[in-house]
Amino acid sequence: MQATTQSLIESGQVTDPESPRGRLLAQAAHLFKTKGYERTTVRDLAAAVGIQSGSIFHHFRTKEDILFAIMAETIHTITARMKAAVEAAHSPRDKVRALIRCELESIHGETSEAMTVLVYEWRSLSEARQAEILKMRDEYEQLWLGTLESARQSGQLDVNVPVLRRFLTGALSWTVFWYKPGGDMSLDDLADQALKLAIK
Amino acid sequence: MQATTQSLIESGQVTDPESPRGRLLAQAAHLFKTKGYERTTVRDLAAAVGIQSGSIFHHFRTKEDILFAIMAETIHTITARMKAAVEAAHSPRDKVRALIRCELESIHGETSEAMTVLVYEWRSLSEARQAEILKMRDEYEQLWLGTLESARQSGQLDVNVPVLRRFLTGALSWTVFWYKPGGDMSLDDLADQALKLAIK
DNA sequence: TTACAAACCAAGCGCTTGCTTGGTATCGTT
DNA sequence: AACGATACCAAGCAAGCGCTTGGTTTGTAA
Repeated sequence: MQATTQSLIESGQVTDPESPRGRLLAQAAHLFKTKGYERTTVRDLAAAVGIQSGSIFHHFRTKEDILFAIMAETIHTITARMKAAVEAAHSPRDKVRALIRCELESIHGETSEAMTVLVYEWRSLSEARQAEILKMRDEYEQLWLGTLESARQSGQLDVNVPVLRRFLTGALSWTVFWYKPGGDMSLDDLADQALKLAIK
Repeated sequence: MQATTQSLIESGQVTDPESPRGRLLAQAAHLFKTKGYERTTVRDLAAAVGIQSGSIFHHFRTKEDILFAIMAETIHTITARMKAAVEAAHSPRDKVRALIRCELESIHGETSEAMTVLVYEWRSLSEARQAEILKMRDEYEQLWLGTLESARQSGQLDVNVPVLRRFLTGALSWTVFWYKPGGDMSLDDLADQALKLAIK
């Protein structure tokens, strides 16, 4: 586990994955990703964790609360990770590569399943909670937009920055459905290919 | 309506949108896109068309059959359209632009809702039917890959072609969640921005 | 005018869903 | 030893789900 993740657990923003609640969230992320939120029943989830379906509601008030918790915790995790990655890089080009590499890491690393749920189960939340999540994502998106804008001003890009970010959101998220880590192509190779989309 | 669409109707590959079955498919595409397949009930769909829920099953054997029909018909439509678009363009660069422009047209034109369902409700099908759809998509994907490969050989691209196609699949599909036709940016502008991702 | 198929209704069946309830086992702390 | 908090079970309820059934209306063509 990363040091950043550890401090998020201690600050209470992220649930310890060893705790009963944490195991529930992990299994829920797995099921929501593979079967989809609606097709996953509380009985499926309970069986995966090894408890009765009713016992789930000792930890969460509703099934939607579970989805919301997955999303909220994932945002905290990836934002902290992204901040560190962008700060560690220096040239505009390196910073852009760090954005891409870090997002791919979130999509294919240990947060993989939760990340997929965050992106593709969006519509399963009530509108009010969609708005909450959108607000939480803001800091993360500002990291992207600010970094891309600096790269543009230094002459590395000649495209519309918000449009580029949205293209990259789609392109990188979609990799979860076709890219398999551990094959011929490493995550670094993939990041290099993606960097070519953005920078000439 | 396009001439291509007309001939598809006459050949029986696509349902006439004026027929009861066609209206059902159109409303289903609308609901499946906005609410998602699982969250749309046969009662919702029946109410949208103005019939009783049981009457749906005079036209389709199961709810899944409706989803499958939407996807299959959409593939026929967009493949015919794409063939025509690629043939009409001549230089490698124009052909790549035609691919992008035509896919954006499918995503934001009259097939918009069905197209979104095709891309994002994939997992709602049984595995057997996922395989059927995959096979139907093959011709469409070969159009993409063949054209991109020609562009690469003529020196317009210097990336891995299958990877580029997948990045573009994600980037272009995702536009459905943020791009609104009729605003500042035209579909042609959007296509130009997307072309910059592929070609330096 | 009759015949027939396509399109639809009214009613409801069997099952699954998210969630509730009332009670119990297992802890560390006092 | 007693306590309260945490984590859980066993049973089941009310609502909603996809789909079926038997019968009726509507359009079309002989």
